Amino acid sequence: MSDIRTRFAPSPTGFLHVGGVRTALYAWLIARQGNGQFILRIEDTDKVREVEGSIKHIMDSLRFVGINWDEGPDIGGNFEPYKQSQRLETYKQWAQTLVDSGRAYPDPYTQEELNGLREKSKSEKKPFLFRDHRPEKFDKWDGKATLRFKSDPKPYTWHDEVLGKLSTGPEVVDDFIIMKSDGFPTYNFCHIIDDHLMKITHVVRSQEFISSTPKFLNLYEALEFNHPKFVTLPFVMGPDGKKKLSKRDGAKDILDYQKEGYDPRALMNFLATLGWNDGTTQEIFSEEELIEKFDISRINKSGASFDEQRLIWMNGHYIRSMSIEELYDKVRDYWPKSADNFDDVYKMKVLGLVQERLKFYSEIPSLTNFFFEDLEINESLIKDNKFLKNLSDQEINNLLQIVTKSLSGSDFSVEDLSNRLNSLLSETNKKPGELFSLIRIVSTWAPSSPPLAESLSVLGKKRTIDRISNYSI
RNA sequence: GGUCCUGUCGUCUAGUGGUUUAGGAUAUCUGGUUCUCAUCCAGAAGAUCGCGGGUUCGAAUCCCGCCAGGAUCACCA
Repeated sequence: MSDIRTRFAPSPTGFLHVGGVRTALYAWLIARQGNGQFILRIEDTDKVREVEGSIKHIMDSLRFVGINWDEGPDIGGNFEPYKQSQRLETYKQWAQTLVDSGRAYPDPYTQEELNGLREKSKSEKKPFLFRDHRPEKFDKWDGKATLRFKSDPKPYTWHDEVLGKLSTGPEVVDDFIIMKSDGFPTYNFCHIIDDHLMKITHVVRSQEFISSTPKFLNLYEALEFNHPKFVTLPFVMGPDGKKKLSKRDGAKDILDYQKEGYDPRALMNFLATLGWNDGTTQEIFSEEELIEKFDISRINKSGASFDEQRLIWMNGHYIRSMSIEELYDKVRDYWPKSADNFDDVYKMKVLGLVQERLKFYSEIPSLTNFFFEDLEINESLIKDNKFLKNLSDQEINNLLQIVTKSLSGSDFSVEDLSNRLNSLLSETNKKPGELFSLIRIVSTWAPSSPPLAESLSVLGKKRTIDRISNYSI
């Protein structure tokens, strides 16, 4: 075991979308690669925004993608508790040490006064800095009042593992709230305490925190903590490619992908390569390969937009590479209702026929329903077919009679059906486009289906003949 | 507005001064695989490397300026 420790620290304010999961994945990969520890910590310090049930939802999401944690609120660990709402005493103590060392003070202003000061700066077109209004003398902290960090403004230059050298001037370092009036700490304060106490070595988070890093640096100094390494991830952008992906703009819950029947390996592979690659042309990576090959220094600096098409392709790839037994096991919950009356052997045959055209499991009903139920007759499939639209009703009836007669003598093995279908071509003097289209349509009434002989073989003699004879004009 | 980050085919990306007429993948289109859909195979189209200067024999790659997009400036994380 190495001393590498990373964490994913979501706030329980709802579901996780691909952006959040990607952040968790990268932190997880860094820990797993270094044979270190991955920690799940819940940052529930905002009681107003908290959403009931989201902690479980978040954990389910991570588990689905295959991200497991070594320490967390559900399993404990050497640095528990892992829910910030249960660590209030710790934050209060550290706040007190800042007060004692003169680096924190009770905020003397009311919300209204503060707003007034901000307005004033705005109308004067000057940037607002709280420290310009810092009281000369501080009151004693009663342990309850809003507490502010007393900053020590200075320019900073620091190293980011992804972005490289970053620097800012003193103007971005200001006094900020560390303890709220409700007794809870702010993120800006408590994440630093926790990362330190939990011995986090790499802080993996997305770019929106880049501009507050100097404030954090100032706080680390006041606390006399060494800061961890910063691994700042580029944004996952929305489909428009401009703004970062957000729930507001319709980003999907990662568990929706589970519901739609995506393979977690595809999701992990897709997410890992959204902003990282190994420098070769390899696109498909197993979990083991990702852990082995992931490299912080090869994480991209620029944002990548989330293209669901690419995920769909990748998922199809994983589906196609599975054995039929494995796939059958995974799609158990996705069959149409009408499949309930059929046994495993039959369903597995059906699955074998649609495997290569399946992109995600929830497509199964629309791809396979005609194997389990008689679909409604849809004349337009014939009338709009380029081969069949010119055939008269009489001709169609004649053809179907000949077909029925031939198939009646078949054992419905794929081989025998293929032979008979071929003979029928010469017997009727029709092109495959005409004859096969007609048979395919009247025996399935589906807009598309797997190859004819295979489909009919699975469908079986009775259903096939019944359906053909059921169609008479 | 201040500060900071980013900028290669529609999209994900390779590329760190010279086998680059910018490579791969995906998406799109075409052809083939006796019907459809898909897979697979073959092929096409698609990027004035954000723009302008400079350094250099040579720049997507180095330097300067500009532009565009984004993030952030909360008792949210």
